[in-house]
Amino acid sequence: MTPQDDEVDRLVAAWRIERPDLDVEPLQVLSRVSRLAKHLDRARRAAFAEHDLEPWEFDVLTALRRAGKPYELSPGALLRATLVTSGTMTNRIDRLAQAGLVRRRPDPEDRRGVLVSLTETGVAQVDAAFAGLLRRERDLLSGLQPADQRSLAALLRLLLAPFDSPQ
Amino acid sequence: MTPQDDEVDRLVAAWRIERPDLDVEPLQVLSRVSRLAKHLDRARRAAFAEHDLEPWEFDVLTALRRAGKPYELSPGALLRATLVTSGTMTNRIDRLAQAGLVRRRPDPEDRRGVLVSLTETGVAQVDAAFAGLLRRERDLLSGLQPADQRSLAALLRLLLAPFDSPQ
DNA sequence: GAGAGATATCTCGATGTCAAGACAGTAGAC
DNA sequence: GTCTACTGTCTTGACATCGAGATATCTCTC
Repeated sequence: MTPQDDEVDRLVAAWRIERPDLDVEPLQVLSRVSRLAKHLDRARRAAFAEHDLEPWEFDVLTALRRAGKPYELSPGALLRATLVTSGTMTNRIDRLAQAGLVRRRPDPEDRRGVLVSLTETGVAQVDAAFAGLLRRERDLLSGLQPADQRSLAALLRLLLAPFDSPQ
Repeated sequence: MTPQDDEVDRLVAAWRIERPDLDVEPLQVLSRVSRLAKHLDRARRAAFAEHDLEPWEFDVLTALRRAGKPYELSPGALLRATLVTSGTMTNRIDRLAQAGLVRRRPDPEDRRGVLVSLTETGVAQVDAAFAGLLRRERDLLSGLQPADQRSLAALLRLLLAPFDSPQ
């Protein structure tokens, strides 16, 4: 163990001086999550730039790709998968359709509904970008032993579960 | 151990079917970090609403608060602490100053520079909001034993270190 | 089969962020 | 001392997101 200090260690140390009356332990975990996510966003943006994709485009395309053939989901399913609002999703689909990566058609079973599907170009684009992303993510994780990665994943799952399974 | 499945487990399972040729293990960690950060943002927004603060306001105010008396930093220091661009920081300081939470004055040592400091109202506001945030964060972490929290923090530190200490 | 409430999608206006560049001032090399 | 490169802050325009509300359709109950 060589516990190299990070920005959060400095932040926690500063709080301990300024507010010795408070228990700031929660920051050790949650501030790291937030900061890491921010750095991650930037790394992802760089990875996708090689494939002419924005992170938000990738998020939608992968949700469709994961659904399997015929790579088709409703906007509602997409917004639940991506944690954005409905207005945002409408806008995203508009732009992806304009870029020729997805297609919209009315849902034959529900006349309120719409179905969004990947075009061939969309499939190709997302597959290329996903492989590139995994390469880069493996890189970011290279400082951790496989066993550490697994325990980290398990601990994060515990934190995440209450959000993902309401009740 | 009752490993309740979360959204990322489902996501990884879907990829294993769609792209059995790829090793998607990195997602177990990094997708959880991203999703957790998103949920965290919402929880923080709710916590700050009780104190009439936006998350972006809180970020700036805490950076100043942590600096200790006289709670004063340059815009440059603030943007490094908050991971935003300079244009964003100028805008944030403008609005915080207008709200009476911070004050701007020219840096006497460097005529390009500016120094931003908390007003009394700013200190009171950020102290109240910070206590509230810690309460809520403790709540979010209540599913983890203290020992687990520490190992989680340690593992996250390893991931974060390369970003925070360039070279 | 009519009505009430729920659901799916879209529209619109406000807002916070970013990227690029402008500008003033500083600092190091010669 | 002067020039050049760098630094610190601010300006601007484009853009993605959100929240609230509008509209159309479905579903459940009676």
